[in-house]
Amino acid sequence: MGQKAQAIRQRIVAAADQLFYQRGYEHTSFSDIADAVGISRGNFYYHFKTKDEILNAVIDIRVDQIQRMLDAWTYEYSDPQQRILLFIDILTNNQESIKSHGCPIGSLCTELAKLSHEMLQEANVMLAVMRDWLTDQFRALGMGADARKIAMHLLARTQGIATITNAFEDQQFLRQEVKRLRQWLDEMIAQYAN
Amino acid sequence: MGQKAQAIRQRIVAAADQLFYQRGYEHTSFSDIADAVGISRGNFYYHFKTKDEILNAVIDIRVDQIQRMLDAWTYEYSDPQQRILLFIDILTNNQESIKSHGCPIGSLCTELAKLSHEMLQEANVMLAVMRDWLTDQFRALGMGADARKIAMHLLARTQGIATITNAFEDQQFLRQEVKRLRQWLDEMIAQYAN
DNA sequence: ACAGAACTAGGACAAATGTCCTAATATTTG
DNA sequence: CAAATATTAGGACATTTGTCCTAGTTCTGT
Repeated sequence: MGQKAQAIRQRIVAAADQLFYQRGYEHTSFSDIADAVGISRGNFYYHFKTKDEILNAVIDIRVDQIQRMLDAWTYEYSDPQQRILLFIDILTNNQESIKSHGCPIGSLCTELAKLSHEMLQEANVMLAVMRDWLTDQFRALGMGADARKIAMHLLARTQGIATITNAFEDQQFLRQEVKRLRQWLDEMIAQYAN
Repeated sequence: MGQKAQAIRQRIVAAADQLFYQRGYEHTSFSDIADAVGISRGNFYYHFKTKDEILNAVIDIRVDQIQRMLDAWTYEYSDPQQRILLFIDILTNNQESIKSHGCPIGSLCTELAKLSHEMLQEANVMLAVMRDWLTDQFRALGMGADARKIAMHLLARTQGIATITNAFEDQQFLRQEVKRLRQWLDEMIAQYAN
């Protein structure tokens, strides 16, 4: 595979990434992606043999993007609380798209579970990466053995907020829950500070 | 429409209800439902003209079932806290299916949002019915103007738990979060008891 | 300039989909 | 019993799907 194919491949994955988020995996066809990229449908086969292969590539770059984002936060901020607040702010920063399409990660996992698709195992790595990073932060805040459970709790809270915001198409709810989440974090930290 | 058609119609809706939950709406075909009911695919048209019509019927009976369940709880128990605990216990009582297929309500709303399906508006009535009932309970516990927001919060918590339980296929997580939810309810009530 | 590799367009293919028609069979009603 | 109505099975229909092939074009290194 030469440079050109590499570039096309990236454009395909980027287009698929967006379309899978907006329309769902199954509801996005080869034609949709080919149209978005501007290549013929037949030519698709040269770059990706199967639809699953595209899904795999999309999940891979998503995991990579998440990991890089978290690494950057770890590098730029030293205060764990500050870092967790950045995580919570993902919701606020993406409230429009969450309202329209939910959480890109959670909704993909939900769909793959319905399809009994084996790649759910790869998809939930996206969540696992965040869980582990959050666990580190909570541990640094002195929550020791509870850190992982608290991280999972926060993960679930964000998923719930995204689902309800999406179902009711209500950004106002998202903002109100983010406030609650911030308050919860404060209380949690205070509680473990003793 | 005679009695026989009425009965078949109910069986179709029941089968569609289950299949939509297990496989998702779009991923369930006319054939799937027809096979499950034991009628020919062509005959389907006599009972339902379009797929949307089946979806509508499924949502209707789900709303009805939810409403009847909540009414029964209101009738059988007088303590609002007890009633809310019954709501929370939905999670525990359905942990196997939630692990495999998520929340039937939340996952349907998520799918319909992806399909840009107008019937999302009807689907989220399922959530709205629970929200309103929960609001009544929290109000009865003295939470006044906050009752509705607290009800929405609980709704989101359950959705998040279902999504994560499903994504990680982890019932253990569900149980641990239910405990947290019970504890939260206790604290909430204590807080407003003053 | 030229050979080989990289890349592309267009369409073929079977399978599945939602929708719809029709002719036949049950069931109800007068 | 007979006529009208309700219900059914089977298949037609066009469309879309993922997959795959082939013949052509563009690029790259020599």
